[in-house]
Amino acid sequence: MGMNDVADTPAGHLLVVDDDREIRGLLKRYFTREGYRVSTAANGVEMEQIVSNWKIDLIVLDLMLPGRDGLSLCRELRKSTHVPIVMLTVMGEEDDRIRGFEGGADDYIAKPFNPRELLARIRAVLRRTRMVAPTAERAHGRVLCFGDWRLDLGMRRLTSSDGTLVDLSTAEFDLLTAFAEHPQQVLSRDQLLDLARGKLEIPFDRKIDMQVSRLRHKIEEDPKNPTLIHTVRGGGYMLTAEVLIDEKPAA
Amino acid sequence: MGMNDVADTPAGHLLVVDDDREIRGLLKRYFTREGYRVSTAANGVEMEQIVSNWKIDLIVLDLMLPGRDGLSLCRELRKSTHVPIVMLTVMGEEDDRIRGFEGGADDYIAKPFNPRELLARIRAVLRRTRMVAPTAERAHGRVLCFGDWRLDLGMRRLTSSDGTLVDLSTAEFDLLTAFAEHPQQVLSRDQLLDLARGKLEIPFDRKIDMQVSRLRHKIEEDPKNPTLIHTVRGGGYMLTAEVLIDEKPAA
DNA sequence: GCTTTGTGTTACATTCAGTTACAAACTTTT
DNA sequence: AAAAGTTTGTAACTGAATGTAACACAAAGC
Repeated sequence: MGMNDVADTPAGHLLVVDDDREIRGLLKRYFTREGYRVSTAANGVEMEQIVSNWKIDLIVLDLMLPGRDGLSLCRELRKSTHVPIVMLTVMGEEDDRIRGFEGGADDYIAKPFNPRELLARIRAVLRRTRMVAPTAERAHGRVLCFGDWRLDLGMRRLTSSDGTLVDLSTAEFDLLTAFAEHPQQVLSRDQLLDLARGKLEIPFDRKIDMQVSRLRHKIEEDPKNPTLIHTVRGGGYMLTAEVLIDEKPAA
Repeated sequence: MGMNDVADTPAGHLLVVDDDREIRGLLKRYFTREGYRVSTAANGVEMEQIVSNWKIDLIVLDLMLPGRDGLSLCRELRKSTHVPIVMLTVMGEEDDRIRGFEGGADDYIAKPFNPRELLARIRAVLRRTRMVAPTAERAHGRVLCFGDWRLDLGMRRLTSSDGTLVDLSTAEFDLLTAFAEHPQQVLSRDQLLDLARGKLEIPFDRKIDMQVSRLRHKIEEDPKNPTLIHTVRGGGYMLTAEVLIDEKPAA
């Protein structure tokens, strides 16, 4: 899991700027495991050096830095580049939050933080800034066919090949869509959460399990022995079927 | 999954840079046995010579070198090439770890190290930097046939030639897939772990033995006298059967 | 033969996923 | 706006898959 998760392509190159060595180490390890390439810097000078040498996709910036504070750095970066920034601040300082956003940060999170949450926010920011809004992709009356099913993304309906309409809840539909758009690929719970919701969420670890279970009961012949959504222990879930794209809406 | 770490094509060309002759020898022997091509260098000058003459896939670089230290070498290499680098450092120097990463190393390991762990990390780095999706490759409705068995990689199912479906766990399936994709080849436990899991793992030495045992009980006629998965004492295991690839899914 | 090393296996521990049952949030109806 | 229904979230329980240890035995070396 994190799978690592998905060893695909590195998900992006992050830069962590914090003077606390432990935090740098922690984040580095965590994000690396999650498939990101990670560089770190302890202060503004190091940061600038790295930023000028690499194509950075996102910066995690601590508000409190020796010498130059994070806020002014953030403001300045904003002028020169378009690299999205996520701010880190100490707990409870409501003020900082506001100031962080004013400085042009794309998101903000307070220490002590949950790495999972930070990761979720980072994904969300990357998604926003890369403008691959999950909803935009799927918005085109496309119909995805797999197994016996036709999943109409425009109508947001699932029909069986014999024409029966199956009633899916929003969450179920989104989840199934996530699977259908990434067939034959192991998707971690984090990824699914991310793909299905498309917005920041601090999940109960097993939301997805539950959702998968519910979905299985609706689309699998025998939910106990699923043939469509396969579970990969320690990894996540995978839609095993081949998916065909049909541009015309279901009859 | 690396289709490339097969005996005929070397899994990659590694360069070990360390002034300690013993370490060079050890790593050279170990990695060569694991299917890698290995060059060694004792200092920065030798290293540069080799790097400019060969296509190197990964460099194992000691932090402590005579003359020029590894860290500055690492930083410099980073600017000129994209060769991934794994740093070696003496135990316990947290500082070094951080500096190693900041210098642009892709991974880091402390001496005295477990060669097995180093190998695992090297594989992980190669996988990351080559951007090969472990699952994506195998995802093509391919069916591998051997002995009486049909292993459907898309469906993730194992069926007997008479149509009986055998229930394999995820780990068992992955292991069998590893065998089927490298038939008639002795695979070390490390290789199997890597092929089957595709992610960094520092294993209990006998995970694989256990898994093989369990697998045998499911697919061998007489598990005590296996005909498919053969044990190579001191080496690992080997699938003796010939494997045919069938593009069509099982009926 | 006896020792050493490596493998097979049994038996148990641990981790992880599936599910039930209920609580909380959200919608719709009245 | 209260009530009823629906969907989603959480916890706790259960069983299955996998990891670990320990022991038995076989092969290789002496």
